[in-house]
Amino acid sequence: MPKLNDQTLEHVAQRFKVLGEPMRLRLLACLQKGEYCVQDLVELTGAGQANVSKHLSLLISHGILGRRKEGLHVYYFIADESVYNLCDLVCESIANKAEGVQRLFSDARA
Amino acid sequence: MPKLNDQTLEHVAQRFKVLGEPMRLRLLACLQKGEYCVQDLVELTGAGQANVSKHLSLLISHGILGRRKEGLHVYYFIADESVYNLCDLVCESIANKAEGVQRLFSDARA
DNA sequence: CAACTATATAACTAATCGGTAATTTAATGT
DNA sequence: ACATTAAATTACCGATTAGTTATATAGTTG
Repeated sequence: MPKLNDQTLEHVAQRFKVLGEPMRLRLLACLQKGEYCVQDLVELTGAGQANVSKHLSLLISHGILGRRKEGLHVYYFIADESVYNLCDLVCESIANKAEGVQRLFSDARA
Repeated sequence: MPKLNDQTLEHVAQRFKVLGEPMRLRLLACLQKGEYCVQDLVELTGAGQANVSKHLSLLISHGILGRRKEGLHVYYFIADESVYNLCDLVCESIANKAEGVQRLFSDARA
């Protein structure tokens, strides 16, 4: 953890909070495959249109996504690839934890 | 982002949500220097005792912290070091963004 | 311009969450 | 057993937030 005065700490917390929402992660997971417009994402996620729009706006306002207008459609894409590194790290950590639990079980059996 | 079925996605979101709170990050920042008991952390953060206890309990329940009892005191320590890697990544990303903004300003001036 | 489609926004509701005050539990020493 | 200290827990309040419905905005086509 590099220097964290109260302000940067607040910013870091904000970033985490933005990612701490299943629907937003779902959107990011979709957009990992390429850019999509809102209705694509509505279909892919099964969420409501207003809901998707709101989450996308939030991700935009935090610099995680970018947007590109094309006719009636608005295409969203990843602007900050680092979010995937974050998810990778978390997944690893979770996997390790699960492994630890599994080991506990096998140890108990032995 | 490795495989993310709905369940793992939910877990990842949970992890992010736990980290998406300034006070909890502040506690983690303190504990980076070593283990501390609750009252130490109360003094270091300036938060209320109940508040600190609650945040610590949450971090424990998510496997991020560990605890060790010694007499009247309970010492907390980091159980999942990966949280610091996460914070590092976020800080980098934020720094890059700030740099971009700065460049925009200097470009505008030029 | 009118009808249509895609997206954004506003207003609202229910649920979640952080902080606090008060109480309880647990360990220690007299 | 009693008093003292540390930590956890409970109950509560105010604020935030995700989702939905309805409406507004913007771009397209006839």
